[in-house]
Amino acid sequence: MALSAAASAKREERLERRQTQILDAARVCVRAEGFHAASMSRIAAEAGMGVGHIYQYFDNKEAIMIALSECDFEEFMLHITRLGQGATLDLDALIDAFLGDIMWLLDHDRAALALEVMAESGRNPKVAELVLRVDREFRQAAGKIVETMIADLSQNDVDARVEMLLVMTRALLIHAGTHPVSDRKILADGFELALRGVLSSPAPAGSRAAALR
Amino acid sequence: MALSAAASAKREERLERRQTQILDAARVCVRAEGFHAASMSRIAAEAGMGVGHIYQYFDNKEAIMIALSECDFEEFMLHITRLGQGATLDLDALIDAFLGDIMWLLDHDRAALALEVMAESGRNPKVAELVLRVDREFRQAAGKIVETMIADLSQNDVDARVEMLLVMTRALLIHAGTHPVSDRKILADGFELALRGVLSSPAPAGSRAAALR
Amino acid sequence: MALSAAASAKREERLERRQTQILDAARVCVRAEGFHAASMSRIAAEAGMGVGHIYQYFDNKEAIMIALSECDFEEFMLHITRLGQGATLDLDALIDAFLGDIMWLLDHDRAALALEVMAESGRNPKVAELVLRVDREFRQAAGKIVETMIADLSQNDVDARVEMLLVMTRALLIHAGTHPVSDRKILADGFELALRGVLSSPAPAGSRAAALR
Amino acid sequence: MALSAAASAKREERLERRQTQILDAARVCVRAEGFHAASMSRIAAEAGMGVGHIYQYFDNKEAIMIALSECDFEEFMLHITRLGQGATLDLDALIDAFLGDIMWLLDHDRAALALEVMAESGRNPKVAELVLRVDREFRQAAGKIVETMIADLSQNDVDARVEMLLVMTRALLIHAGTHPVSDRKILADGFELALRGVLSSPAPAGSRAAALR
DNA sequence: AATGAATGAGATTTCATTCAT
DNA sequence: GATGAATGAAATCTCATTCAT
Repeated sequence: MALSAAASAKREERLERRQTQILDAARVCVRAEGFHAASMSRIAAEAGMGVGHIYQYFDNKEAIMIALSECDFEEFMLHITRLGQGATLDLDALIDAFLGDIMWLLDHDRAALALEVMAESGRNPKVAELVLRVDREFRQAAGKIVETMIADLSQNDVDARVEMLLVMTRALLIHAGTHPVSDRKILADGFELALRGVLSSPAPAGSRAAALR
Repeated sequence: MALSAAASAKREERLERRQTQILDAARVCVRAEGFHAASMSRIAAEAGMGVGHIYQYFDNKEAIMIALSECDFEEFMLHITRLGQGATLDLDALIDAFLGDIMWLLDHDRAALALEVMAESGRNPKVAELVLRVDREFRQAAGKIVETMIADLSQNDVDARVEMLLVMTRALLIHAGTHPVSDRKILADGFELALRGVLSSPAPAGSRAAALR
Repeated sequence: MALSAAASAKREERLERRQTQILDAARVCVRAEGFHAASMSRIAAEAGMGVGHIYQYFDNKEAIMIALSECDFEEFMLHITRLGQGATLDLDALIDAFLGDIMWLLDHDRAALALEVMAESGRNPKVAELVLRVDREFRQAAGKIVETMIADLSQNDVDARVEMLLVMTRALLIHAGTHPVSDRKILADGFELALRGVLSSPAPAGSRAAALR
Repeated sequence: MALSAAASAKREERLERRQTQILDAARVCVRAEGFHAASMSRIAAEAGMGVGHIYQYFDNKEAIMIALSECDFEEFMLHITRLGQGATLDLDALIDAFLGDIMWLLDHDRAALALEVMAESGRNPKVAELVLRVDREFRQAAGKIVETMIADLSQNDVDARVEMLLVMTRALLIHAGTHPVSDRKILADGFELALRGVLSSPAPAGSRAAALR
């Protein structure tokens, strides 16, 4: 029936609207008070709806938190994968692109949430799984970049650089979460130096070992 | 009174013993369940004392958490400042020292706690203040190192490198907290590359722009 | 108006159809989860209608439960009164008829519901009244049977036998409700013995008293 | 230490006192409102203690209900097993004893609780298990009685009588739970008739068939 | 007539904190 | 000093019922 189709579309739309409404409210609360202290009643109040109503759209408080995490990570991955796709041999262009995306991550609120997610991942297996998934995707994208940028690296060498990129990227998130980013320029400059270290061909293999050991 | 002096010393000692006893128990609980889920009764049980007794040594659950954070950060700073004091002009030696200390940080349990502290710092002003203090000390030590290693840097340049060192160091902590550190060798290799980028003199200023653009 | 008459008949029919639809759904839910745990939304789902729609046919959840109880008791009474009408002087025939009807009661699902009704009757005056009404009817039917079977009983003696018949009958219901009736034959055999005790003329009055007291 | 021994004894005593205090309150509430409607807060109020305090003595609301059921069944079984131990060959004496004990069961409040327990047993496996256990004990005691009373019964015959005794006994409980027992004398008289039917040797096997068909 | 979104009261349970012993 | 019994506020979640569509 056309009617039923229209109706179901409408319902679908409302469902989505409500869910984002709830997620938005949850985001506000989590940023302000953290995962645990963000109570359902406060989330409901923030969303402008009754407590019980939320449970028509999410099974659990946990479900809300998972969805919130997922939703935030998705945005994150969007930026990262885009980087991988545009990878060229030009280090400077890559670094510029990287810096641009990374700076976007420095939004304080987004970062604060990410920190909560990471902390929660130590306890909640579902969140941990989510983090692992994002890590996997990140490593894939970063691996492509590293291999494009620097030829003839051993697998270990690629892995080391990829891992460091992951650590550094996440570090920025955390940093932005805890520090009101006063001077992004400084942060960007420092980040560029580290990036160059990780993404450029090292001094001839063995040079240091030769000299010092 | 002599008596009172001896007595007060004894009392002092007992106080300290009790406090570390409680903090140790709290550490265990927080690592296992996080800041919020660590309940006073479980901490008391772990410490082998009555619940109420704890309140003779700490005003609050919050006070315990603050003390715990402080106590952990102190260990952290001990390592960092030692680095600064031994700073020489030898990059390789410094990096080796840095890596050694950093790897010590990768103890998984310590890291999990650090993550909790960081997350809490987003909400609890007292914890935030604590983090800021540690940051300050870290920046001081790192500044000395950078300035020793590389001559004639502008203030901005020093700041950028120092900031990046802070971010990277903290990043490792976080990373270790969320990921079972399976392969420290890889992590160390990646970290070394980034460290070299941040701690070595860059190509002459303007070189990049001149060469590539 | 003829029109209105036809319309009202139609409406009447729809009303009844909806009500049985709801009662059937409620029965399923109550059997599975009990009176309290059977939620309106689950009943609605089982009935294949919207929650709100139910309230056009029943004032309350309680009203549904009352109707459900009534409806079940009606079936019960149907069997019982039929017994009374066919009462003859033949004890064996009566017992056979009784056993046949009683076995029908042993349907596990029906019995589970009866148990719920009895329990509820302890709290809900309306349900209690319903139970009382059924009891009255049962006693009437049973009284006729007893008086037909055994001549010249005192009123007290009749009452005692009638009461015991009520207790025994209800007992089977309860029993069937809580125990998966594994062996009906055994139950029937036992029931027959008790029935014979209650429905046959006792040893000459005073015999026992004479012997023992 | 004597001190510790005395202290632990005192604590033990308090524990028991609190538990009975809670169980008494729960009994009152359950009788008045049923298993589900008896809320923890009302139980706490009835017990004259804070809500949370109850959880130091019982894990759950369910645990309270289980304990309540057990506690009631224990009294029940005490009476029943005593019957079995004193079994003699004298039918009249046995019936007198049985009637005495059974009448004790007719306490209205006890019965109301039993009804709740039975209803709950249809849903809660733990309660069902409890009921099964009591049944087992009852059958054992009743089996001994039947075999003592009537010689040379087939196993099936014994079982049938035992089962009927169980059903009848339970029936009385239920009956008392739902009906204000107005006239115990009548009930006792009826029960005696049924008991005689179940506990006395039947007419020689086949007599009925021979005589009536 | 029919739906199910929306509400808010209330249920169970946990927990930091206090206090009598 | 030391205990843990006791409290009550607050958290999560469910459910009967209403009402706009």
